[in-house]
Amino acid sequence: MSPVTSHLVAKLKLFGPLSEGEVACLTELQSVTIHVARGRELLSQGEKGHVAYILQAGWGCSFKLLEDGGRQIITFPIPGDCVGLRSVLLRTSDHSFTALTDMVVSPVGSSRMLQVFNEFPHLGASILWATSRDEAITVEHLASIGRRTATERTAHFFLELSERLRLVGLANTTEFACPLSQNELADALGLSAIHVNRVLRGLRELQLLTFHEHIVTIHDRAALKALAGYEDIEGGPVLMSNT
Amino acid sequence: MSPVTSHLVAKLKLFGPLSEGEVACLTELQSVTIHVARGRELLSQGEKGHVAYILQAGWGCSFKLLEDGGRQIITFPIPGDCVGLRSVLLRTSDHSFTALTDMVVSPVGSSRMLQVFNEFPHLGASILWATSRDEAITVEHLASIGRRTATERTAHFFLELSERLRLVGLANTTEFACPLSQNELADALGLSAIHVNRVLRGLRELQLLTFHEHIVTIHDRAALKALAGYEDIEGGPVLMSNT
DNA sequence: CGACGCTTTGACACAACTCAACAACCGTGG
DNA sequence: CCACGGTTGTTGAGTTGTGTCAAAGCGTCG
Repeated sequence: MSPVTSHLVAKLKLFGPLSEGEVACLTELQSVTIHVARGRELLSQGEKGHVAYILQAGWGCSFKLLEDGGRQIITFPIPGDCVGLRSVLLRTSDHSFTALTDMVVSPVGSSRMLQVFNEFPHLGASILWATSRDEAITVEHLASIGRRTATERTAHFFLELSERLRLVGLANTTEFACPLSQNELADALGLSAIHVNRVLRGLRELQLLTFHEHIVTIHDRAALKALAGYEDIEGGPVLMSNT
Repeated sequence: MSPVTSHLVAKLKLFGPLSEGEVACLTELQSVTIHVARGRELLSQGEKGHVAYILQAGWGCSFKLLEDGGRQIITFPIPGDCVGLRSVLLRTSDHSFTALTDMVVSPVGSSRMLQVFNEFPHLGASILWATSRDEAITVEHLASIGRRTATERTAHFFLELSERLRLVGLANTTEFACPLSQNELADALGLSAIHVNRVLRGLRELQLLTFHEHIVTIHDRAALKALAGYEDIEGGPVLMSNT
């Protein structure tokens, strides 16, 4: 799947250098891959599943279903992300996870995970760091939905997505592929699909961003950041001073 | 501070039994306490702080500041909760944390934390479990703000708060003390303070819940749960089958 | 005492939702 | 082959939930 280094290895290296043994361990973890068809549900809210996944390729979404039938998408994991760590610890999963496109994932059982943490403590810290970054993204998302207007929120979302994809080499400065439907965007942004459409039109008319045929093009990044109130993610590509 | 067992010990016991050594370790961690005056800021967004805190007594809130001056409160930590674990891992804190009432906290340095994790691996797992629970609460909060109406959201918030407080013995089935202002509620719920006031009036007129003089009284829990679409927190007081 | 913060209420404005209709694009099956 | 239903995107018109502005009552505290 991944040519020389996997997305996960690339990401964890942002936290600090990895030893050969650690890289080998990560490679081994990802040696088993499962192909998942678009639409399949890997984690179901309320289920007692005990497997986490490393996403290798493709797009998915983790979300919560509400009683009234609505849903809130929490995040769109991208290649290199770990999914379901939380459902391993809590006995029943508090959220669902489905494939939005065909996906390739590597399952990691809970016992294997503990074993890795014991054998490579530094790797455990790296993964904990990655988890903290994900959590920070969720928190930012919360702030977005709670306190930003629909347009700001949407702009912010695409800027953040662009950054995340860039870290794993899936976006350049102006463009990236984004297989999401406006419906899915709506469930992520806490809006109606129709309003998402209007917001996208607005951003297009402002010559800031285009979302067309599942390609996102950022025409004026600086202006978009200003509109969204976007601040670069801290603790990201910051290099460790020692080690 | 805490008479026989601390709030933290009580909470972690929900995950699984603790050995005497583990309890002793937790007690020792909380042997140093700092008194914090209402209004003091312990963590500042953007700062490079490397200390986490165990909240012993009092109320605080962790929140994000937005560029336009608005703020979004992420959660109100209550006694027994750990705060700032994430800012220890990411090099700069992505959120702030201030005291809403006078507080008592125990600081835990990052090195001390790692040391504990090494010496008592099971304790590390317990704390990781508690962290996962907190994250699940944040995710639920996200779903609330994104997909529930102001009234549902408010009802849900108080139900959840009531559960959390009950776990550490700070609430009974019908009542609990809650020193939050309507302004703080608004920043947590993603509403304006004025609308919070209207929503509270509505809940009072429906004879479901009263928020008066910083005492929350739940008059009809079942009806309130139905209105909020509240589902009990999974993975909470569930007992481990083994060990 | 006055100043300030918190709560409460009313009138009004506006952002976002709903409903409805249509166009474009599938994959499917007659 | 074309007809067909289903999904996604697009747009308009009208509604509604929530925010904004303004003002007043009430504690508390200096």
